[in-house]
Amino acid sequence: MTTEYAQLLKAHALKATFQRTQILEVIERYGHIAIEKIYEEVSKVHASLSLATIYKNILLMVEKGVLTEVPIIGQKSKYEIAKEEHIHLICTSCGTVMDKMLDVDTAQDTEKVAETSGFSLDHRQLNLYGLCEACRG
Amino acid sequence: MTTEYAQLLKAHALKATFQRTQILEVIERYGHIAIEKIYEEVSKVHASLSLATIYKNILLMVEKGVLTEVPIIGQKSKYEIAKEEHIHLICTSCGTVMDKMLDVDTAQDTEKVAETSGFSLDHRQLNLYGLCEACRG
DNA sequence: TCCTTTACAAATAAAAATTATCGTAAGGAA
DNA sequence: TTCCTTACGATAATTTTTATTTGTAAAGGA
Ligand SMILES: [Mn+2]
Ligand SMILES: [Mn+2]
Ligand SMILES: [Zn+2]
Ligand SMILES: [Zn+2]
Repeated sequence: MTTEYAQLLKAHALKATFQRTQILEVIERYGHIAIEKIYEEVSKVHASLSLATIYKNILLMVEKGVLTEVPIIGQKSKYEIAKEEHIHLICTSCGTVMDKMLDVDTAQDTEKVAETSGFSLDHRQLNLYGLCEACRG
Repeated sequence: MTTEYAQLLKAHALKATFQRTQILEVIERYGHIAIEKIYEEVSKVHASLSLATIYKNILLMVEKGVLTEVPIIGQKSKYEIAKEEHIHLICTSCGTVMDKMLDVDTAQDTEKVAETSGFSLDHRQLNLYGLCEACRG
Protein backbone atom coordinates (compact mmCIF):
# COMPACT_ATOMS: atom_id res chain seq x y z
CA MET A 1 0.00 0.00 0.00
CA THR A 2 0.96 3.61 -0.40
CA THR A 3 1.38 4.47 3.29
CA GLU A 4 4.18 1.92 3.47
CA TYR A 5 6.33 4.10 1.21
CA ALA A 6 5.23 7.24 3.00
CA GLN A 7 6.56 5.72 6.20
CA LEU A 8 9.84 4.75 4.56
CA LEU A 9 10.34 8.25 3.23
CA LYS A 10 9.54 9.93 6.51
CA ALA A 11 11.88 7.56 8.32
CA HIS A 12 14.63 9.10 6.21
CA ALA A 13 13.52 12.68 6.71
CA LEU A 14 12.00 13.01 3.26
CA LYS A 15 8.56 14.36 2.45
CA ALA A 16 6.20 11.74 1.14
CA THR A 17 5.15 13.25 -2.16
CA PHE A 18 2.96 11.48 -4.69
CA GLN A 19 5.83 11.30 -7.16
CA ARG A 20 8.20 9.73 -4.68
CA THR A 21 5.78 7.08 -3.55
CA GLN A 22 5.04 6.22 -7.16
CA ILE A 23 8.74 5.90 -7.92
CA LEU A 24 9.19 3.60 -4.94
CA GLU A 25 6.18 1.53 -5.93
CA VAL A 26 7.62 0.93 -9.40
CA ILE A 27 11.08 0.09 -8.07
CA GLU A 28 9.61 -2.38 -5.61
CA ARG A 29 7.52 -3.99 -8.31
CA TYR A 30 10.51 -4.50 -10.60
CA GLY A 31 13.00 -5.31 -7.86
CA HIS A 32 15.88 -3.77 -9.81
CA ILE A 33 15.26 -1.15 -12.46
CA ALA A 34 17.06 1.50 -14.51
CA ILE A 35 16.17 5.21 -14.58
CA GLU A 36 14.62 5.28 -18.03
CA LYS A 37 12.34 2.36 -17.21
CA ILE A 38 11.18 4.03 -13.99
CA TYR A 39 10.23 7.06 -16.03
CA GLU A 40 8.35 4.91 -18.51
CA GLU A 41 6.41 3.12 -15.80
CA VAL A 42 5.58 6.04 -13.55
CA SER A 43 4.47 8.02 -16.58
CA LYS A 44 1.68 5.54 -17.10
CA VAL A 45 -0.06 6.62 -13.91
CA HIS A 46 1.25 10.17 -13.86
CA ALA A 47 1.65 11.46 -17.40
CA SER A 48 2.92 14.92 -16.48
CA LEU A 49 5.86 13.62 -14.50
CA SER A 50 9.17 15.18 -15.50
CA LEU A 51 12.25 13.04 -16.12
CA ALA A 52 14.27 15.58 -14.15
CA THR A 53 12.09 14.80 -11.14
CA ILE A 54 13.07 11.15 -11.43
CA TYR A 55 16.77 11.97 -11.55
CA LYS A 56 16.53 14.43 -8.69
CA ASN A 57 14.66 12.01 -6.49
CA ILE A 58 16.70 8.92 -7.28
CA LEU A 59 19.85 10.82 -6.41
CA LEU A 60 18.28 12.16 -3.24
CA MET A 61 16.95 8.81 -2.12
CA VAL A 62 20.31 7.12 -2.72
CA GLU A 63 21.96 9.83 -0.65
CA LYS A 64 19.49 9.34 2.16
CA GLY A 65 19.83 5.58 2.09
CA VAL A 66 16.34 4.76 0.85
CA LEU A 67 17.70 3.33 -2.40
CA THR A 68 20.83 1.46 -3.46
CA GLU A 69 22.58 1.77 -6.79
CA VAL A 70 23.55 -1.50 -8.50
CA PRO A 71 26.24 -0.80 -11.11
CA ILE A 72 26.44 -3.52 -13.74
CA ILE A 73 29.01 -4.35 -16.43
CA GLY A 74 27.76 -3.35 -19.86
CA GLN A 75 24.49 -1.77 -18.70
CA LYS A 76 23.24 1.35 -17.03
CA SER A 77 22.98 1.14 -13.25
CA LYS A 78 19.83 -0.27 -11.75
CA TYR A 79 18.27 0.85 -8.48
CA GLU A 80 16.55 -1.04 -5.69
CA ILE A 81 15.01 -0.35 -2.30
CA ALA A 82 17.82 -0.52 0.26
CA LYS A 83 17.69 -3.75 2.20
CA GLU A 84 19.81 -6.21 4.09
CA GLU A 85 23.17 -6.92 2.45
CA HIS A 86 22.95 -9.41 -0.40
CA ILE A 87 24.54 -10.34 -3.69
CA HIS A 88 23.28 -10.33 -7.28
CA LEU A 89 22.99 -12.98 -9.92
CA ILE A 90 22.89 -11.14 -13.23
CA CYS A 91 21.89 -12.84 -16.45
CA THR A 92 24.05 -11.60 -19.31
CA SER A 93 21.42 -12.74 -21.79
CA CYS A 94 18.11 -11.36 -20.55
CA GLY A 95 19.46 -8.84 -18.04
CA THR A 96 17.51 -10.18 -15.07
CA VAL A 97 18.92 -9.38 -11.65
CA MET A 98 18.22 -11.85 -8.86
CA ASP A 99 18.90 -11.40 -5.14
CA LYS A 100 20.78 -13.94 -3.06
CA MET A 101 21.90 -13.83 0.53
CA LEU A 102 25.61 -13.48 1.13
CA ASP A 103 26.79 -16.23 3.40
CA VAL A 104 28.49 -15.37 6.64
CA ASP A 105 31.85 -17.00 5.92
CA THR A 106 32.33 -15.12 2.72
CA ALA A 107 31.45 -11.91 4.47
CA GLN A 108 34.07 -12.55 7.13
CA ASP A 109 36.67 -13.35 4.50
CA THR A 110 36.22 -10.01 2.83
CA GLU A 111 36.58 -8.27 6.19
CA LYS A 112 40.00 -9.87 6.59
CA VAL A 113 41.13 -9.03 3.08
CA ALA A 114 40.27 -5.40 3.65
CA GLU A 115 41.96 -5.29 7.05
CA THR A 116 45.23 -6.74 5.85
CA SER A 117 45.38 -3.93 3.31
CA GLY A 118 44.92 -1.22 5.89
CA PHE A 119 41.52 -0.58 4.40
CA SER A 120 38.47 0.17 6.57
CA LEU A 121 35.60 -1.64 4.93
CA ASP A 122 32.24 0.03 4.65
CA HIS A 123 30.22 -2.12 2.28
CA ARG A 124 30.47 -4.94 -0.23
CA GLN A 125 29.07 -5.36 -3.68
CA LEU A 126 29.24 -8.79 -5.28
CA ASN A 127 27.80 -9.44 -8.73
CA LEU A 128 27.80 -12.89 -10.29
CA TYR A 129 27.34 -12.84 -14.06
CA GLY A 130 26.12 -15.78 -16.08
CA LEU A 131 23.00 -17.35 -17.55
CA CYS A 132 19.78 -17.73 -15.64
CA GLU A 133 17.85 -20.99 -15.66
CA ALA A 134 15.43 -19.78 -18.32
CA CYS A 135 18.17 -18.55 -20.67
CA ARG A 136 20.24 -21.73 -20.46
CA GLY A 137 17.50 -23.64 -22.26
CA MET B 1 57.48 -1.10 -24.40
CA THR B 2 55.21 -0.52 -27.34
CA THR B 3 55.57 -3.94 -28.99
CA GLU B 4 54.13 -5.49 -25.85
CA TYR B 5 50.77 -3.85 -26.54
CA ALA B 6 51.02 -4.58 -30.24
CA GLN B 7 51.33 -8.24 -29.35
CA LEU B 8 48.37 -8.07 -27.01
CA LEU B 9 46.22 -6.48 -29.69
CA LYS B 10 47.22 -8.95 -32.37
CA ALA B 11 46.57 -11.83 -30.01
CA HIS B 12 42.98 -10.61 -29.99
CA ALA B 13 42.75 -10.10 -33.74
CA LEU B 14 42.98 -6.32 -33.55
CA LYS B 15 45.24 -4.09 -35.60
CA ALA B 16 47.99 -2.50 -33.59
CA THR B 17 47.46 1.16 -34.31
CA PHE B 18 49.35 3.95 -32.63
CA GLN B 19 46.19 5.16 -30.92
CA ARG B 20 45.40 1.78 -29.47
CA THR B 21 48.83 1.18 -28.08
CA GLN B 22 48.79 4.65 -26.53
CA ILE B 23 45.43 3.96 -24.92
CA LEU B 24 46.71 0.71 -23.51
CA GLU B 25 49.89 2.34 -22.24
CA VAL B 26 47.85 4.91 -20.31
CA ILE B 27 45.46 2.34 -18.88
CA GLU B 28 48.38 0.21 -17.73
CA ARG B 29 50.06 3.20 -16.13
CA TYR B 30 46.94 4.16 -14.16
CA GLY B 31 45.81 0.63 -13.41
CA HIS B 32 42.15 1.66 -13.43
CA ILE B 33 40.98 4.71 -15.31
CA ALA B 34 37.82 6.35 -16.66
CA ILE B 35 37.24 7.33 -20.31
CA GLU B 36 37.62 11.06 -19.88
CA LYS B 37 40.95 10.65 -18.09
CA ILE B 38 42.26 8.37 -20.83
CA TYR B 39 41.43 11.08 -23.33
CA GLU B 40 43.19 13.69 -21.25
CA GLU B 41 46.33 11.59 -20.92
CA VAL B 42 46.61 10.26 -24.46
CA SER B 43 46.02 13.78 -25.77
CA LYS B 44 49.27 14.87 -24.16
CA VAL B 45 51.30 12.71 -26.53
CA HIS B 46 48.87 12.77 -29.44
CA ALA B 47 47.03 16.06 -29.53
CA SER B 48 44.89 15.31 -32.57
CA LEU B 49 43.29 12.25 -31.01
CA SER B 50 39.52 12.19 -31.22
CA LEU B 51 37.40 11.36 -28.20
CA ALA B 52 35.21 9.23 -30.42
CA THR B 53 38.25 7.10 -31.16
CA ILE B 54 38.64 6.45 -27.45
CA TYR B 55 35.02 5.38 -27.06
CA LYS B 56 35.10 3.22 -30.15
CA ASN B 57 38.27 1.45 -29.11
CA ILE B 58 37.41 0.99 -25.46
CA LEU B 59 34.14 -0.64 -26.49
CA LEU B 60 35.91 -2.80 -29.04
CA MET B 61 38.68 -3.87 -26.71
CA VAL B 62 36.19 -4.79 -24.00
CA GLU B 63 34.29 -6.86 -26.55
CA LYS B 64 37.47 -8.63 -27.61
CA GLY B 65 38.54 -9.28 -24.04
CA VAL B 66 41.57 -7.01 -24.00
CA LEU B 67 40.00 -4.73 -21.41
CA THR B 68 37.66 -5.18 -18.47
CA GLU B 69 35.03 -2.70 -17.34
CA VAL B 70 34.88 -1.98 -13.63
CA PRO B 71 31.51 -0.44 -12.77
CA ILE B 72 31.56 1.49 -9.51
CA ILE B 73 28.81 2.89 -7.30
CA GLY B 74 28.55 6.66 -7.64
CA GLN B 75 31.19 7.01 -10.36
CA LYS B 76 31.65 6.40 -14.03
CA SER B 77 33.06 3.00 -14.93
CA LYS B 78 36.79 2.54 -14.95
CA TYR B 79 38.69 0.25 -17.32
CA GLU B 80 41.71 -1.96 -16.86
CA ILE B 81 43.78 -4.43 -18.86
CA ALA B 82 42.08 -7.81 -18.55
CA LYS B 83 43.95 -10.05 -16.18
CA GLU B 84 43.56 -12.91 -13.76
CA GLU B 85 40.39 -12.72 -11.69
CA HIS B 86 40.68 -10.41 -8.70
CA ILE B 87 38.65 -8.11 -6.50
CA HIS B 88 38.71 -4.35 -5.91
CA LEU B 89 39.18 -2.21 -2.86
CA ILE B 90 37.64 1.14 -3.70
CA CYS B 91 38.23 4.21 -1.58
CA THR B 92 35.05 6.24 -1.32
CA SER B 93 37.05 9.30 -0.39
CA CYS B 94 39.85 9.57 -2.96
CA GLY B 95 38.45 7.16 -5.53
CA THR B 96 41.52 4.94 -5.68
CA VAL B 97 40.96 1.40 -6.91
CA MET B 98 43.29 -1.29 -5.59
CA ASP B 99 43.59 -4.88 -6.80
CA LYS B 100 43.48 -7.86 -4.46
CA MET B 101 43.49 -11.55 -5.17
CA LEU B 102 40.26 -13.40 -4.58
CA ASP B 103 40.93 -16.31 -2.32
CA VAL B 104 40.05 -19.78 -3.48
CA ASP B 105 37.49 -20.60 -0.80
CA THR B 106 35.42 -17.55 -1.53
CA ALA B 107 35.53 -18.34 -5.22
CA GLN B 108 34.22 -21.84 -4.58
CA ASP B 109 31.45 -20.49 -2.36
CA THR B 110 30.14 -18.31 -5.14
CA GLU B 111 30.17 -21.26 -7.51
CA LYS B 112 27.85 -23.10 -5.14
CA VAL B 113 25.51 -20.18 -4.66
CA ALA B 114 25.11 -19.84 -8.40
CA GLU B 115 24.59 -23.56 -8.92
CA THR B 116 21.87 -23.88 -6.31
CA SER B 117 19.95 -21.17 -8.17
CA GLY B 118 20.14 -22.97 -11.50
CA PHE B 119 22.47 -20.27 -12.66
CA SER B 120 25.52 -21.02 -14.83
CA LEU B 121 28.23 -18.73 -13.56
CA ASP B 122 30.51 -16.98 -16.00
CA HIS B 123 32.39 -14.41 -14.01
CA ARG B 124 32.46 -12.62 -10.66
CA GLN B 125 32.83 -9.00 -9.74
CA LEU B 126 33.47 -8.11 -6.12
CA ASN B 127 33.97 -4.52 -5.01
CA LEU B 128 34.79 -3.61 -1.43
CA TYR B 129 34.08 0.03 -0.62
CA GLY B 130 35.66 1.89 2.27
CA LEU B 131 38.57 4.14 3.17
CA CYS B 132 42.12 3.49 2.08
CA GLU B 133 45.01 3.74 4.50
CA ALA B 134 45.93 7.25 3.39
CA CYS B 135 42.38 8.59 3.71
CA ARG B 136 41.77 7.18 7.19
CA GLY B 137 44.42 9.48 8.63
C1' DT C 1 -6.47 32.99 10.28
C1' DC C 2 -2.82 35.37 7.81
C1' DC C 3 1.71 35.85 6.69
C1' DT C 4 6.25 34.08 5.87
C1' DT C 5 9.31 30.54 4.78
C1' DT C 6 10.62 26.34 2.73
C1' DA C 7 10.31 22.43 -0.26
C1' DC C 8 8.76 20.41 -4.58
C1' DA C 9 7.46 19.63 -9.18
C1' DA C 10 7.33 21.00 -13.93
C1' DA C 11 9.25 23.04 -17.63
C1' DT C 12 12.81 24.31 -19.87
C1' DA C 13 17.53 25.15 -20.85
C1' DA C 14 22.11 23.78 -20.62
C1' DA C 15 25.83 20.75 -20.23
C1' DA C 16 27.97 16.32 -20.49
C1' DA C 17 28.40 11.81 -22.30
C1' DT C 18 27.87 8.62 -26.00
C1' DT C 19 27.05 7.13 -30.70
C1' DA C 20 26.73 7.67 -35.81
C1' DT C 21 28.37 9.26 -40.40
C1' DC C 22 31.68 9.82 -43.85
C1' DG C 23 35.82 11.16 -46.35
C1' DT C 24 40.82 10.35 -45.67
C1' DA C 25 44.83 7.89 -43.79
C1' DA C 26 47.30 4.02 -42.17
C1' DG C 27 48.09 -1.18 -41.18
C1' DG C 28 49.35 -5.35 -42.94
C1' DA C 29 49.10 -9.34 -46.23
C1' DA C 30 50.98 -10.63 -50.52
C1' DT D 1 55.20 -1.55 -52.99
C1' DT D 2 50.62 -2.29 -54.06
C1' DC D 3 46.12 -3.03 -52.79
C1' DC D 4 42.44 -4.00 -49.78
C1' DT D 5 40.45 -3.39 -45.55
C1' DT D 6 40.04 -1.22 -41.37
C1' DA D 7 40.64 2.65 -38.34
C1' DC D 8 40.96 7.61 -37.49
C1' DG D 9 39.52 12.41 -37.22
C1' DA D 10 36.15 15.62 -37.71
C1' DT D 11 32.04 16.60 -37.18
C1' DA D 12 26.98 16.00 -36.33
C1' DA D 13 23.42 13.93 -33.94
C1' DT D 14 21.60 11.56 -29.95
C1' DT D 15 21.11 10.46 -25.40
C1' DT D 16 21.82 11.16 -20.74
C1' DT D 17 22.30 14.02 -16.83
C1' DT D 18 22.31 18.41 -14.37
C1' DA D 19 21.01 23.21 -13.53
C1' DT D 20 17.68 27.16 -13.55
C1' DT D 21 13.48 29.36 -13.19
C1' DT D 22 8.86 29.75 -11.88
C1' DG D 23 4.54 28.59 -9.86
C1' DT D 24 2.27 25.95 -6.01
C1' DA D 25 1.46 23.88 -1.99
C1' DA D 26 2.54 22.40 2.46
C1' DA D 27 4.48 23.80 7.27
C1' DG D 28 5.00 26.77 11.08
C1' DG D 29 4.63 30.91 13.76
C1' DA D 30 2.35 35.25 15.23
MN1 LIG E 1 19.22 -6.57 -4.97
MN1 LIG F 1 41.60 -4.45 -11.17
ZN1 LIG G 1 18.24 -14.85 -18.48
ZN1 LIG H 1 41.56 7.10 -0.27
